[in-house]
Amino acid sequence: MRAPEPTVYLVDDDASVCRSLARLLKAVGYRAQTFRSPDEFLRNYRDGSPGCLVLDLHLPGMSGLEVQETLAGGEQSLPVIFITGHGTVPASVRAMKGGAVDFLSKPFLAKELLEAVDEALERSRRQYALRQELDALRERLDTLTHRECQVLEGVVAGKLNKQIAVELGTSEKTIKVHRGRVMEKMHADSVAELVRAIERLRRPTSGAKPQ
Amino acid sequence: MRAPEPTVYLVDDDASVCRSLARLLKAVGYRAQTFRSPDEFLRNYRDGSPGCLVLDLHLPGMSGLEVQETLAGGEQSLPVIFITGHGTVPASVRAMKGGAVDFLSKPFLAKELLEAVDEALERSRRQYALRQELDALRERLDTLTHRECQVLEGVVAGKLNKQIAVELGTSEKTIKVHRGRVMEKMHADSVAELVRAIERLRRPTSGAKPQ
DNA sequence: GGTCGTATAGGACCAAGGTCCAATGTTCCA
DNA sequence: TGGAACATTGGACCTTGGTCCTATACGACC
Repeated sequence: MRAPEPTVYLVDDDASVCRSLARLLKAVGYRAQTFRSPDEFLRNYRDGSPGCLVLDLHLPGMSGLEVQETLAGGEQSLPVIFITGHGTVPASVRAMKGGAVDFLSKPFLAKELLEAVDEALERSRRQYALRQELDALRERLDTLTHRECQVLEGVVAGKLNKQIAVELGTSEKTIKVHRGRVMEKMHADSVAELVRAIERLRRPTSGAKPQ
Repeated sequence: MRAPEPTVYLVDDDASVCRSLARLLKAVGYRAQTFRSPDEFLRNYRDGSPGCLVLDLHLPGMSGLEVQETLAGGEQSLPVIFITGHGTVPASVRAMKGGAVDFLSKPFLAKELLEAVDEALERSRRQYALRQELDALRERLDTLTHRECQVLEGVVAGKLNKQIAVELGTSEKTIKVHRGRVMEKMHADSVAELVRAIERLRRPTSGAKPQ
């Protein structure tokens, strides 16, 4: 259940930039991996493990903004930091609207990049933790039978067993049995816990985000 | 309980810009109000009613970014749209990091501004609705006595009356009485509802945000 | 001194939740 | 075709939750 070591993925077509940034990141203890093109990165990046992406805006084949959109469309949204030589205001605004952590113009200070990477990895950690939690909940939900799901609905809606029974056209007795199994399968010790778990699934908050 | 009419607040030291933008906004049906300086705006803007702020980045006395920070520090966070003649990448990034809806460089198309205003007012509406809801909940919470609060804690933690009684060093009987009053004062018909209400207060989500 | 709000609690009583044991019928898969 | 998983139900029994009425005690406020 340990969270995997986060990785900083660097994508820049300039080999010397890749090298020097990788050296910088490794020097302060991050795990870094470099790619020369978006394709190369997208082919190699699969899992939703925590990390972040440092992306040059101008790339061969696919612009950095397109890479960002591609990632956002998928399951796992890796936080992105843009770096660019000739950034424009519209490009930076689009990047930030798309959820980028930062948008740095070259040359930038090492400190600026490192702070952005810190922030990005922090976001990634939160996302990862949240996803782990929701996955666990969903896994439990998946073990419920159709009937049990219906009963769960009623319980978290605050209905009485009797009411649920009428709605499902069965007896209160039966509801009790299903209800007991729901509590067991969902690992809930009380209705309060059950409600909280389901609420969590329905309105996923971004975790305990400061502010 | 009707939400007040949202207002677009325009702050620009150029009178002709104020006039023309106000005309544009009013032409499509928005309520607009213009200010020539941040001070003038801040002196006149009080309540947390829905609306948004269209702000020139370069302003007499106080930069647009400072106005944004001032607003963010207060209770009500009015969504901000920046407009500027000579925007820089760092300024736009800072603005967007600060939660700005958009950052437009003059000259911009009317359509761009109107789309940004739409988005900003939508955010404002959500914020407003959320705040109304939370205020109502907090108002109810405030009517609870200290003891009732303690019992509420126990109930939403999923504890049995008996357990709560032991923890508070009193009898189950008494807990039942307090519990009944808590449900009544909080306007909750079931434990599920009560838990949801308290969860809402503890982890305020940004409402039913699409995506 | 009286009243109000608050906290406490007993008795009676009913409704609701939960558990144990046992049993039946259906569907679907190997 | 036999069994596994699922949905259903009954009976018995106990625990919890919730309500009604009643009552005491303490501090604050008029």
